[in-house]
Amino acid sequence: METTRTLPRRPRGRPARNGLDYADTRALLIRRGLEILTTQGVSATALDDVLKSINVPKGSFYHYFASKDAFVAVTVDTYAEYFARKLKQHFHNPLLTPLARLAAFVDDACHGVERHAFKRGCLVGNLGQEVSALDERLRLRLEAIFSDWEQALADCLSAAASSDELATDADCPALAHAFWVGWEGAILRARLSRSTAPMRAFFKLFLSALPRPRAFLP
Amino acid sequence: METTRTLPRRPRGRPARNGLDYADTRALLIRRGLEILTTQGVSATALDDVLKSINVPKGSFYHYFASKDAFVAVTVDTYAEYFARKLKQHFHNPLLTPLARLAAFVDDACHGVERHAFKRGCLVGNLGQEVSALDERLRLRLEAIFSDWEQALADCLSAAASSDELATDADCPALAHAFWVGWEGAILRARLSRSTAPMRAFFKLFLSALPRPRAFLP
DNA sequence: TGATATATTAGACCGAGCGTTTATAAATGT
DNA sequence: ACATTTATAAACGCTCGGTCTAATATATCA
Repeated sequence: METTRTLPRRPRGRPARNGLDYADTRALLIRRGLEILTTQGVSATALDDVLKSINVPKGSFYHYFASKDAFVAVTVDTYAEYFARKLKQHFHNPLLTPLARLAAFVDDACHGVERHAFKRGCLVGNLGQEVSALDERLRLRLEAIFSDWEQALADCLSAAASSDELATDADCPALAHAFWVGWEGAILRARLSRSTAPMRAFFKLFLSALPRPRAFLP
Repeated sequence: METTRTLPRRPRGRPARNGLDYADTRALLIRRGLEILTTQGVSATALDDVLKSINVPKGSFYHYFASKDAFVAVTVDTYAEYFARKLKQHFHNPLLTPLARLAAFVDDACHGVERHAFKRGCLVGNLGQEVSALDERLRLRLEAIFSDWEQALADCLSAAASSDELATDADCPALAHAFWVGWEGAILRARLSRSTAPMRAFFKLFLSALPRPRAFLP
């Protein structure tokens, strides 16, 4: 960002109707798009659903994005970045043990779903369910995002093994994989039943499955 | 159904183009609709996708069904009935122990997903993901179907507890609930990654979480 | 045999909605 | 005044779910 200019100079060209500049309008589109796509997915979302809600004309949309698909891809990347930061904050919280970090993440997720009245899910899971309508690049992108999340949790579980919260021979990558597999189902059921009970039930199952450190051998 | 007639009598009225009678055409619509909705969901499926694939004219469709939503509701009920029978077959298989019955179901599901080249998921899970676009009755119907599946599995797990495969104090309803919660995520990930690995990974986690009978106490 | 009843089809049509394209408006720079 | 840049308005062509009712193809009746 240009910080040496003392006054913002009015750029050439027609001003935006909403008074924002290019970057601000584009960011607004992405944020609102994220919200709506997380709620209702791609096929059930028309561009007008996004545009009308933030007063951006249809013609403007194509000024910022080549197509609806391009827009969806950008929102997925933005969501991935946001979620990666959230996972890092949780899984690297020095105030909590590794397993308590995971529990805090689950708690935070439950509150998040409740806060949105169980209307929002996980963008990646939602789009994953529409896999038949996605192009190959987006399918691969979703897979890569899940892999990133699994890696982040595997690292956290490795820390748990190192600090005697888990057995030292725990298969952390496999456990992390299984967590995210089941977690997407938990989010789906939470939205369907309008309750965090499925999320908590799944987490309880996950904890039960964790290999704990062995007690002293006789 | 009229069983006293010895021969099917050709009713008055124009015969169907495909040579089938009313019940056959309606059943064909439902079966094909099931296949397509399990593959791509509701919002991404046009009526013509179903109709053209089985050579049934649009006018005919509205002869059998009041609307697209009515059609979807019927396919959901049909799927639920089919799946309930499948669960009963698996969970009441006298040749296997209760836990082996669940393993056989998982195996069968893995083969099913592979057989359809990972294009088909679970109709209930697919529609569950489109919850924002569903009417309330359908949402409740999906919840009821999941409850039925949980009950079926809870009964199987109770049998496992009775036959010493599980601890006698195992919370079978809670375990069954957690299984179906995670299983829907497993199906989603299997379709996304085109692999049964997530299904098997989730099942492995589930088995690890099961409370086993205690060994002799010292 | 012709009239009538019944069941299904034809498949264009409807109005609305969809994503995308094109023409235009509103601004600044020269 | 014209060129260029930036944003928007409107049009475009297509798809969508649903409607319509005459047409059609059969069986039954008188």
